Amino acid sequence: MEPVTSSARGQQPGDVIKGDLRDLRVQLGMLNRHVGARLGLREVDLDCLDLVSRHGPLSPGALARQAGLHPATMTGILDRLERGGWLVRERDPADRRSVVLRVPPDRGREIAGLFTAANAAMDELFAGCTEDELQVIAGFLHRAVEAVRTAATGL
Amino acid sequence: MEPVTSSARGQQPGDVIKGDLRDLRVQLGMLNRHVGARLGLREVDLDCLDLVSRHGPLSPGALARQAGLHPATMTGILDRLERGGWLVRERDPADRRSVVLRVPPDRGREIAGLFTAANAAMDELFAGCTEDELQVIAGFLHRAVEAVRTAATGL
DNA sequence: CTCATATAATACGAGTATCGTAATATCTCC
DNA sequence: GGAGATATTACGATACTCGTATTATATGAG
Repeated sequence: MEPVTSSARGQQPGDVIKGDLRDLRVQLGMLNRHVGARLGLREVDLDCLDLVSRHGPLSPGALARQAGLHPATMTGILDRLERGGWLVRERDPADRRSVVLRVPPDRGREIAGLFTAANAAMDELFAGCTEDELQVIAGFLHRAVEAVRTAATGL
Repeated sequence: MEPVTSSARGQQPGDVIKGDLRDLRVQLGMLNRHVGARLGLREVDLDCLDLVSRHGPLSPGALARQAGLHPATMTGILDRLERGGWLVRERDPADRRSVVLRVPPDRGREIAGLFTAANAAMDELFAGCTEDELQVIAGFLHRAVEAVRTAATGL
């Protein structure tokens, strides 16, 4: 099996990092597709589910903005997710036009279970790092998220 | 504007990193969708184009395996990309069943231009890091790609 | 208080993508 | 030379995405 991620001959260390970030995106997408296949869901569905479970209860509109999707598309995604019981729609008592999305805790754990292998591999990676290194990585990633966000919304 | 990426109250530093990786994936996806919208392409199309341009000339089958897509799906994607002139199909002289995919250099630059803002933001991030820190980050990302790859194929 | 306007979510239809299967062309090995 | 394997693509059924219109509720002006 040949090494699939070349990204080797890039001169600048920054270029290597950029390439690895893109590869990581593709790989995480594949992981999502495989997990989704087990669950009868698609990549974008899992993304939305992940956003809801990590970034707290959200409205469909807010979720659509965060994911960069059309509100009507979000309706279809939520229909799929709700049909499978992965997520529930509740009326917001404060604004009855609005809806809040919530992931039942047991369902969340069920999904997390399929990511166990990936999580374990990551934890092993972390175990080989010093506290300072983890700090550097976390700081970088956090700022990278913001940088990409502003670049994306700037279009 | 409230901070959208919370990922703050996670206790373990590893959990923070995992959360940021997921957020980064979503944001890179949004960036891809926005850039794609300018070009009349979709997210997955740009992913494939990126894989071809960075991981050298590839066959459709190999590309489908790397991206985790059905070969027939890849045909549709390649049809779109070729119709727009983003990519050419050439017969492999060694194996005439096979096809090699190639991105015309000028088209590659055209696409890269739309990522200029994101690249600049990234470069600015790199400028604020020491050489050692970049080394740590690059090393981590590279191993993370491999970890996720094996976890994904393990399903 | 009433009405006009704005906002949130969804229904609906047109266009399009995805994927399983089958077909075609070529290679490899005996 | 022929049988089986492999790479790619054609085709059709199914399902998704997105623009627009619709319903329900909130907000502000008169």
